Amino acid sequence: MVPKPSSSITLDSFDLAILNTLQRDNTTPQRVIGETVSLSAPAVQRRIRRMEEAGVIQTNVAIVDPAQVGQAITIFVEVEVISETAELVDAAKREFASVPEVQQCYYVTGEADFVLVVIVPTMAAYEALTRRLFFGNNNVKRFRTFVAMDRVKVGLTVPLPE
Amino acid sequence: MVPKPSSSITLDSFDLAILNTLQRDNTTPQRVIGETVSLSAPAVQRRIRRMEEAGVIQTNVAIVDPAQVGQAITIFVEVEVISETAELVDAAKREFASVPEVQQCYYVTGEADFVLVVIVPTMAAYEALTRRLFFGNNNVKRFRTFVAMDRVKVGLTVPLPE
DNA sequence: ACTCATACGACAAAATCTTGCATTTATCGG
DNA sequence: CCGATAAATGCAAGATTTTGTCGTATGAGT
Repeated sequence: MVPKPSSSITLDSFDLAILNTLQRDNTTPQRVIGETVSLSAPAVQRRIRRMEEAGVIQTNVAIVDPAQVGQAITIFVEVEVISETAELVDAAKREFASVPEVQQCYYVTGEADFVLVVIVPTMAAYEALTRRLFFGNNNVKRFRTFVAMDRVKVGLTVPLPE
Repeated sequence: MVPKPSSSITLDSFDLAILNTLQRDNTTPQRVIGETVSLSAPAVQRRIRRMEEAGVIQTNVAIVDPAQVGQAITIFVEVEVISETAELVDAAKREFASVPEVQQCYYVTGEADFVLVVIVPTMAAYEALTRRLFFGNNNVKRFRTFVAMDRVKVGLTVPLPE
């Protein structure tokens, strides 16, 4: 599965139906998908490959329960930076993205500049991370922490038209 | 793939290595995984199934690029509620979780009570969603919006020990 | 009307996944 | 220290899925 550069393709309702299935369970046999969307299995397979090559399907992954691997704490962090020059912002992006504990990182507008989703085993680990990532960064003006008590809904499912 | 109720199992370094592979690409053949962790393919397969039954592996999904399916805008929302009684909080959880545009929902401590990750095709759609979800809810005191300009890092990969 | 491009289904081949079974390894009580 | 039981492994056969090839149908453009 080589993540080729995407070149934007058009999707019909067959593709969307296939995506909707794969978004929920990508172990579904192509034969079964074919039955539900009224196509042959090879046709389904061709469409899947096309969407993978175009980058519509970015990756196929197993989703792991953090709690069961000792990474029980999910934390949101809003980060505000001092200077928003392109270089400094890019540097921050690269630094945040390179940290394994940072599960997600978004560059946003509004009262904050970055929003991070962090996964750590203990609050002590989080504290150590803040020292390294925020207090150790001259360009971080302020950050706000939100500890998750309940992961009500977690996923990367995209609402699809149709 | 039946998502059975989990009953917490112990994981050894073999399991963690397998998880680390599947987290990144669950289409990796078990034979290949076996080679990298020094186990036979059936042994790998049995471990995977055990972890699926125990809920360590929650699901297997394809990750779709929102931009390529016309859902280009990612938005963070911090929601603050008026009353935090158990019933009202549960009601809010259920309502947020039921909305397809709400990709993720966390109940958090701190200056906000909920954090949402929302995916919409247009700002108009977001505005309509806020009317329905926040202005139409008596228990919502205030919400703050952060529009994502760059999805720097997106995923549900859990940092694994070892 | 013709041609080319695209997508389809059917079939066959290759690869992968699954299962049964004998053996090895680990644990625990004697 | 030794033997019995339980758990996990590897190997090999069988079932399933995925992949590739071929011929055909549908549409767009000439």
